[in-house]
This record gives sequence, C-alpha cells and structure tokens, in this order.
Amino acid sequence: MQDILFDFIAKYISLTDDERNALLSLDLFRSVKKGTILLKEGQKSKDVYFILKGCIRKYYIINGEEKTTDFYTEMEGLTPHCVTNNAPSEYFISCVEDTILTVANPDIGVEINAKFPKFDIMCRMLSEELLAKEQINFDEFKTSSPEQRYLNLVQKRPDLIQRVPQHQLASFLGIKPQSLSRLRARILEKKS
Amino acid sequence: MQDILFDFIAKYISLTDDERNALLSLDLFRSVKKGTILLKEGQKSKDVYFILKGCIRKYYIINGEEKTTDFYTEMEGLTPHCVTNNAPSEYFISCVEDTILTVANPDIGVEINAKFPKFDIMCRMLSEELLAKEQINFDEFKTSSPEQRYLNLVQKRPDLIQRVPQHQLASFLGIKPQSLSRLRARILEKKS
DNA sequence: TTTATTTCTTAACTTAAGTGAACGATTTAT
DNA sequence: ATAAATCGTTCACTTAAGTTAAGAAATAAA
Repeated sequence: MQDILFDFIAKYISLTDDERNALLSLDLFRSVKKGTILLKEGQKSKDVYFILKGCIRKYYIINGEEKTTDFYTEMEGLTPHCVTNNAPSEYFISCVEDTILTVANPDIGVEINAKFPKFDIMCRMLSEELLAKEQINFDEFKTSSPEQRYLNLVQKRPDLIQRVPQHQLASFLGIKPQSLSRLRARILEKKS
Repeated sequence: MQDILFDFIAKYISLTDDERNALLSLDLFRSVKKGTILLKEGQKSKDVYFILKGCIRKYYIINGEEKTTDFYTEMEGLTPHCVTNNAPSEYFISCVEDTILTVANPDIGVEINAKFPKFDIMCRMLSEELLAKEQINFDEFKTSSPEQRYLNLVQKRPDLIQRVPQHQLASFLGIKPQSLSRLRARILEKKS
C-alpha cells in the first residue's frame, strides 16, 4: 500500500532508503470506513490527506443542502483550506468509500522538512502543478454547459461516474440530481 | 509606479535597497494600450505579468466565440499556463484598459533567484496563496446560480462591473450578455 | 464631424434547468 | 428478515438561460 505513496513521490523527487524509512516511521497511514467524516464545517484541523485507495469528497452545506465541489481518489492529495488560513473550515470532507489514506499535519511536516529539504521542493512543485490544474479545470467549468461538463467528466474521470452516488455527481456538475438523470436520458436519445 | 510593485512584494518579504535596485535594473516595466493582445492562442510565450495599473483579461475562443474566464487588475499577477507546461497557449490575454505592467520571463527569474533566494520564498508563498484562493473561487462558482454569482461579484470586485464591458462580464459569469441584462433588470425589479 | 462598428438592452420564442411529487430500487439499520 | 431510510428516475409544471432579431446608445474610425 505504501508503494502508492512512494510511486507518487517518485514523480517529483527521488528518495533514499533512509528517507523512505523516516517517512514510514511517522505512521501516517489510516484506514477509514465509508461515510466517515474527516473534517466538519467550523472545525479547526491541521490535517492534510493523501489518498492511497478509495475516494473522499469535499462538500458545503448551504441552506441545509449539500453542495459537493470535489472528489479525491487514488494518488490525489488534499490540503483543506482551514489548514492554510488557520480558520474554521467552511466545508466538510467525508469518505465516499472505505478509504486508505495518509493523514499528516504540518507539525510532522516541519520535522520532515528539517531533515529532508527535498520534501520542500516537492511541495513547491506540487502546489504549482495543482494551481495550474485548478485554473484549467475552472476555465473548463466556466466555458461549458452542464451537458458538456458531464461529457467531459465521462472522458476524464470515468471511474467517478461508477463509484460516486448520482446526486453527489450532479452537485459536482453544478446541477440537481433530476437534471442529471434527464441530461443522461437526453444524451442516450441523441445517440440513437 | 514601481512603488506598487514594492508594496506588493512587501506583503511577503522585505527587500534591501540593493535588491530593490537590482529589480529595477531589469527594466521590467511596460506600458500597453487598451486592446493590445499580450498572448495569443497557439503561442509559446514565457512571459509572466504583474499589473501595476489597468486591467487585462484572459479569454478562450471556442467555436468562434470569446469566453472570458478571468480579469487581472492592480496588484495581481498572472503566470499563463503555457509558461508552466511549455506548450502552446490555449487562450488569449488582452488589455481591457491602457495598462502598466511588469513583464518578466523565467530566464530573468533564474538570475534574480540566484542572487536573492528571498524571491524563491515569495514565489512559493504566492503560489500557495493563489491555489487556496482559486479553490475557494471555484467552489463559490460551482455552488452559486448566475444571479448569486453576479451579486457576489458586486460585493467582491465592484470595480470590475464599472470598468469591464458587459458582454465580457457576462462570459466571466458563465452566461450570455442578454441574460446578464435580464438578470440585472430582475434584481432591480425585486428591490422595488 | 460623420460614418461605421461595437455594445447594451429589450422582446418573443425555444430549450434546459429548478421544483415538487410519486414510485420503485437499493441500501442501511434494527 | 423486516422496516426504514436513502437513492435514482420519471413526470408535470415553473423559472431562468439560450437564441434570434431589432433598435438605441456609445465608441472608434475615417
């Protein structure tokens, strides 16, 4: 399981065995059941996550209604906003499936970074890469209709459509579950 | 004018006079006329921008139609995607107003960074801050209706509504100019 | 200044998403 | 195993955005 973490890191920096062991000794791995809420609105957490297996979801509750804005799956990391700005969280994070992930907080991070400056370099690369991706994603979202966004998702993250409840997917696409059902029926209609 | 740049930098790091002079000696400042296109789709540029005065705009042309996805005004910086991924640009950048900005490319950057590691620290802070902002913005966009997005914009960037053409604003909000007109009429209606 | 072009708004009509409700299917809890 | 809750889809209806077109206003060009 930890291989997934090391494979991920290898995309950015190369580690010695010592470094690998230092990482493992931190005991970052957690196994969490489907439905578990990792972070609640209002909470002040410092935990950052990296998914090894499974799927977690970020959502707001606005006027009593869940609004899902992101899914994170294998090989994806998430630093909640509250970690960065040291304020209560605006959103929830919960597990869509039984999930194995690493949970780290900057206190641990300082320790690692002091020992291995490499990690700092990786974090910087990551943050820049994520920013670029996020901007492109945002642009795509803005310039597309719900139908195009759905078709785009089918292309780019086909697994999500299988593993995530439809009403959460709908919310993620910026529409209601009924609209997603209808939209899919419409697409099938067109194909025939 | 350069004070704006130094004020911005001062938010992240403090500079010595030497460092300030080194920056100025690079001659990064440019004055560009309204309508000037700084970056075209397909172009491979390495230039990054920082706005001192004025407003620039990022837009795609999709099916012959302009889709504006971002505006950058005073004290905001922009690193086009093509700079990061070394590929032809997917979008255009043009000046909404007569604009004064700095234009730098990483070649210059390497020089500065070698001399003053501080800049590296600032870049990292910036990139992390921008990522956080971008994520919050994206979430807000996803969880709002066009009308809410417009009202939100009135709160957060009231200047944009004045200085930017309506059809570009509409596109930025993810709707057509006619819908923006209607939506504004609807809001006025409600108030009375 | 006059002309041409672009921009903004309004209107009528079309299309798609929101809403409320119903129903079966699935999942979860007891 | 059964009851309860959640979920996905369909339907009819409402509301808002897309589309096409036209005209007024503002801007830029000649």
